Amino acid sequence: MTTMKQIAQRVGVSVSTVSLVLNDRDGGRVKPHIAQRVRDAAEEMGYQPNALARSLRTNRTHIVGFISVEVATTPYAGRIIQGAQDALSELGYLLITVNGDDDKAVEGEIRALKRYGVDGFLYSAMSNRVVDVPESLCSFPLVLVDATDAENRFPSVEPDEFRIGYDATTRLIEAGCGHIAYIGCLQPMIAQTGRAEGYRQALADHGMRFDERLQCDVLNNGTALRAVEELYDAQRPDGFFCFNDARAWYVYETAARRGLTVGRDMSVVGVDNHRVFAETFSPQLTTIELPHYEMGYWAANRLVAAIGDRGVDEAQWPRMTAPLPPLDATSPAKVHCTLIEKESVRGGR
Amino acid sequence: MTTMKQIAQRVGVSVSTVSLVLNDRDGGRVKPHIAQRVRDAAEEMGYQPNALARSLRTNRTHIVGFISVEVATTPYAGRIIQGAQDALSELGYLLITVNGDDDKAVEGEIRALKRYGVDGFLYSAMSNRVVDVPESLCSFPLVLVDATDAENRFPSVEPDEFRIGYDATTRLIEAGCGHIAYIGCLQPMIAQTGRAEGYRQALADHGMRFDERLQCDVLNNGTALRAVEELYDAQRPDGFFCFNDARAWYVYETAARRGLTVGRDMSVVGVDNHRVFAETFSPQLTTIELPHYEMGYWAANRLVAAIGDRGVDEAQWPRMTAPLPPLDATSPAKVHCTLIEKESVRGGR
DNA sequence: ATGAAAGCGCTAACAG
DNA sequence: CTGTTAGCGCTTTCAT
Repeated sequence: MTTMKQIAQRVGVSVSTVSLVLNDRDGGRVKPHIAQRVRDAAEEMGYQPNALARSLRTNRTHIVGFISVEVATTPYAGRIIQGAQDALSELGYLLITVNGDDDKAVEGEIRALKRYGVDGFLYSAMSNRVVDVPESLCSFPLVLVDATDAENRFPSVEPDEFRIGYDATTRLIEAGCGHIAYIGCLQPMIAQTGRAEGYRQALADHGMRFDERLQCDVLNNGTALRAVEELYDAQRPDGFFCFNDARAWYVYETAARRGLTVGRDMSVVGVDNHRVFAETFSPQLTTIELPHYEMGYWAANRLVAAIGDRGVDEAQWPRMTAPLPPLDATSPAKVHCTLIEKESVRGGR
Repeated sequence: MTTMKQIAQRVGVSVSTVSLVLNDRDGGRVKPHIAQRVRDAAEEMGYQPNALARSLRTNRTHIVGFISVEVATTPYAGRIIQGAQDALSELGYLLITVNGDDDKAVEGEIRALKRYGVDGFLYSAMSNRVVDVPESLCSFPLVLVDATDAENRFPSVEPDEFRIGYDATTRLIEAGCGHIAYIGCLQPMIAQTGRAEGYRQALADHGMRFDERLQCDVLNNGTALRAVEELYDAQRPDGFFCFNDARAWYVYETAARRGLTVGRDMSVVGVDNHRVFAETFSPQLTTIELPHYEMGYWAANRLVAAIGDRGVDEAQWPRMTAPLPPLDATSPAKVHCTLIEKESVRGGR
């Protein structure tokens, strides 16, 4: 590893000059031609700054920690992480990911991250819900991903849940469905309440009455299928908006058991959460994809802004499907979700 | 952040003494009672060592880099990473994961990791095959995971592919299958050749003739289903060993189209690679699970051993399904795979 | 415009 | 047994 000292000796200047030049802080301070010689030497000698030494001095590591709950149970964690990684990489940061599934272990990991002087943290929950942020993180720059702080102290990046419900329901209405059910989640998560509200609002906006018998909130367990079957037999809905793909599967199964086909005898729009079902039955399921990558990307940008290094550049975010929220590092951001058309909606496209 | 200096001042000793004590290098070198006072003070003041400063001095960061190819396309990357993470956490190391899908980008990431002085690298490919290790890694301690170095210069941790083929085929034979097909992979990966060999050897050991018409290597694309259907119609095998769950799906579909049921009319053992199918049809599919977590765990241990910090403690590896390979940091290791019984094998269990 | 010097927090060689 | 000293590679005043 070449050091600044070696460059300084080679060029015949002092380390300070080298430092100045190599950090682009020579502005009329170092004679251009000598600056050039420094740069050339650095290039030639393959100089790589020693990040450790720099960090020790500057109290800034350009490393951020990512604490991800349920990373083991969902295949989407990787996408969020990838989004964050890409953003951070562009901004000259490094990401250290730790699994937050084990409350005990995570405290240890957080301490380790702090020993290495991370500049801030990303905290994600994999499905939008209210979380208790570990106390040990509170004094650091922190951005939540797909989660909301119980006490609303931290910025977060989440899917626009209301809009998911609204768009999905509207899509069904536009396809001609007149009797639309919502198969929801019994746990009171933000994702559930937001989507349910969007569902109702869409009904209202299209002059359709909300009938609570058409809303069926279930846990993802044995009784769910029966509940969906009962709903179907009693109400005969022609359209289903499903909280996630696990719920969509119940509809699919209900249909199959009655000799019916999704996409012909009924329409389904589901949010793709667990991937399993979505991939297997994707041709038959109109899906709303959660923008995991984008959430990670956006959250990382937020975090870096909060760390105070650089702002967020809207132009550099080609993947956003909707305009960015205002560049305010403190207010929560909603991320728009895309509806992916498949063949499951009657009269689709 | 409390520093050693502060502790030293409080206790009234020098920094060196504090350093000695806090690193447990006081052995008859520091008077016990004063050592105790140092420890107490450290505890009281919530001392956390500054890893950066230490690393700058010792030239050892206790950080390792994980380069994972195809992290985006498989849900199992997370498990390998988790295994590595857990092992490293036990050993006092931190893991920085980067995506190796983009050859260009990965070089940049590697440089970044080097700037931060990582002690070594893990390199994984997600499906056992021969890889070209980036030149930039070669001068560092390196362990491959689920991959083999083309030039065999580096230790690797891989599934025991031969044994997968052997065990799967044996299981089918024991279930009474007399006409066993192998649906393999057309790409010449280690996983493919090893499993095919295991398949043939198992046949031979049970006095069954290998018939090449029963081996059908396909790509995972449109023509594969037809090939499997043709194989079935021509050969009428009663057992299938499938390279992965994508291949198993072709058998499942072939059966379904003929009104047949896996587990009754034929037996299937498949290796679970992509998860999608395996989760959806798990009741009908006897599965061989690749020990992703274990590979990560074991590889990380290897790497740390190679870095020269600590050896590997066999007793601390409860998850191994087979005896550990000898504790030699240079020779490749094979990891045993477990066959998970489901209902798909006729006469099973 | 450039260099000397101090210091980030820690470790390690060497005195005493 | 304990303290002094030097220095890891870099940034940052402060002189010159």
